[in-house]
Amino acid sequence: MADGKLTPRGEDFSAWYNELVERAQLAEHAPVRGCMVIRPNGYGIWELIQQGLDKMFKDTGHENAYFPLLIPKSFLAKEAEHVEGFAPELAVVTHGGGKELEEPLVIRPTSETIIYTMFAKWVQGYRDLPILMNQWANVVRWEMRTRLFLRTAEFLWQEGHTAHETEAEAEEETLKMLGVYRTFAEEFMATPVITGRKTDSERFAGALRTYCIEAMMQDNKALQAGTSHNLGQNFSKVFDLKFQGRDGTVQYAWNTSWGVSTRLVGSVIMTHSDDNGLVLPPRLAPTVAVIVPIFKTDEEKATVLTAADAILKELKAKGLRVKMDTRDNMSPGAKYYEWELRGVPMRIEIGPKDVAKNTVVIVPRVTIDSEEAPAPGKKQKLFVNIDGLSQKIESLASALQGQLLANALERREANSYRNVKSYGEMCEILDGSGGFVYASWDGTPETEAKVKDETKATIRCIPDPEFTQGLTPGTCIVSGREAKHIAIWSKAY
RNA sequence: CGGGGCGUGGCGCAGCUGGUAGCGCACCUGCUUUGGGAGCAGGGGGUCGCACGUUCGAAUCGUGUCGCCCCGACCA
Repeated sequence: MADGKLTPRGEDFSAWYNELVERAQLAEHAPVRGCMVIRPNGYGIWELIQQGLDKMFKDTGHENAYFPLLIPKSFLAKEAEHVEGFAPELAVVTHGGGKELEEPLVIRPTSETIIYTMFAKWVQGYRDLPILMNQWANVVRWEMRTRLFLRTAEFLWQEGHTAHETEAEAEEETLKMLGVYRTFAEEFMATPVITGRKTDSERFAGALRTYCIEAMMQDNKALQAGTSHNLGQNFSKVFDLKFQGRDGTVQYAWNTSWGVSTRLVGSVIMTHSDDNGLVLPPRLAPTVAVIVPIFKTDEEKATVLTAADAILKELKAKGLRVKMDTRDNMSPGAKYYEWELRGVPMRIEIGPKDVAKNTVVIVPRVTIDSEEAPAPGKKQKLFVNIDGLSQKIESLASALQGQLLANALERREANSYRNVKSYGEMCEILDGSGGFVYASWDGTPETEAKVKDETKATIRCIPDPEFTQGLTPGTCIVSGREAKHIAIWSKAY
C-alpha cells in the first residue's frame, strides 16, 4: 500500500479524524446528506457498547421496549421549551400512501413525547411506579453541519425513560444513571470523564436539570459523552401522566431521561488513536487479537499454519475475539500496518522460529508500561510461551485497558487548569492550546454568553466536587462579581 | 444560512488555450516473493454529476441545476 500514512494529528486533527474513520473502515458518508453508513468495523464497536451498557441497565432494574419512529407533530408542541429546542432540526413526514397526511408526523429527534403519552395510559396508582424503561433506537436531527459519528443527521442511541413517585426518587435515578455512564466510560471506553451539571443554557429542552459526563479529546476539546436529565413534572403535566398516591391524592409523576449515542464511537477514536490509526480499548475491540502467520517455504507454511490454527482454536474456545489473517497475497509487514490502522489491540506473530521455541511474539497496539520496555524507537515485542497463551492475552488485554485509561487521564490532567488568575489568562489558554479551565463563575447567563462570544468556549459543566480539588467559588473570573460556582470552560464538539 | 472547495474507472488525481480519456493505488491471471507497507509480465473496468446551449466536433467553453466535502453561526 503506497497510499501511506494518515495526516498527523498535530498537523490537522480534523483531517486526521476523517481519514482515520474512512481508512479504518469504521464508517463513511451515505448518499444522503449528513447521514453515515456504519461499516462492520465501526458497528462492531457499537455492538460492544450496547452489550456493555445494556447489561448495566438491566442490572439497575431497567427493561427494554420499543416506541415508533414517527410521532404526531402535535405531541412535540405540547411542551413549550421542548418544541422550541427541537423544531429547527425536525424532519417531517407529510405524505403516506400517496396522500397528504391529515397531521404531519415528525421523525423522532428524541422520544419523550410519545413515551410519556404511553406511560400515562399505564399508570393509575402509585403501585404502577416506578417505570424503568430503555429503548435502543435511531433518531433524526437535521443538523446543519455533520461529522461522522460525532454529529450525523441520523444516529443510533439509547434513551432511558423513567417515571417515579417522588422528586427525590427521580433525582436519585438521574444521578444513578449518570454514574452508570461514568463507570461505563472508565471501564469500557478507558475514558476518564468529568461528571457535573449543565448550566441553564446547555440544559436539555424541557428538563429541570441536566447532568453530563464530559471527556477531553486529544485536541484538548471537550466532548459531551452522555447526559442524564431530571425532567421534573414538566412532561407528566402536559401528557397527563398522573397517579393516585399513597395519601389518596392525584399527583403528577416525576420523570427522568438519559442517553448516549454512536457519538461514543467518535469519542473512543479521538481519545486513544494515534498517527498510525485507530487504537481501541480491548473491551470495545471487535477483534482483540489478530494472528499473523509468517513463513517462506511450503514446509514452513504447513508447520506454522498447523500451530497457528491450534492457537486460534484454543483462544476462540476460551471466548477471546481472535482472528487469523491467512491472506497469502500480502506480506506480513503490510498486514501489520493494516491491523494497526484498524485498531486491533494485539498482534500475535507466529513464524518458524516461534514454532520451534513453542512461543509467539505479541505486539500490543500501544506500549504497556508494566511489561518489558521496547528497544528505543521500536515497538514493544513480548515473547510469550504458547502454553498458557490465553491467560497471557487476557492479562495483557486488561493491562492495555488500564494503560489507555491511565494515558488518557494523564493527558486530561496535563491540560486542565485549576489556578488561572485572570480572564486574560483564561482566554489565552482557550484560544491557544485549549483544555479545561476551572474557574469561578457568577452564575449568570450573561457572563456565560460573553465568554462564548469572545472565546467560543462554553461552560461544559459545573463539576462535581471531586474534580475541583478543593477550589471554592471566590469572585467570578470574568465579571469580578461574587461567584456561585466553579465551572469548567472549554471549547467543545 | 454565510464563506471556500470539489464532482472524470472502486479510491485518489491529471487532462480543461475544444479533436472523442490517462496516471497511481486497488482489482483479475501467472511466476518469483513473504520476520515492518514485495517484484516482474499480462489483463479487465469510465457515454467525465445532470440538463440545456455554443460548435463540424464538448470532460474541456457558456448558462442552469443537483449533490457532496471543509471552515463559521446552531446542536448529542
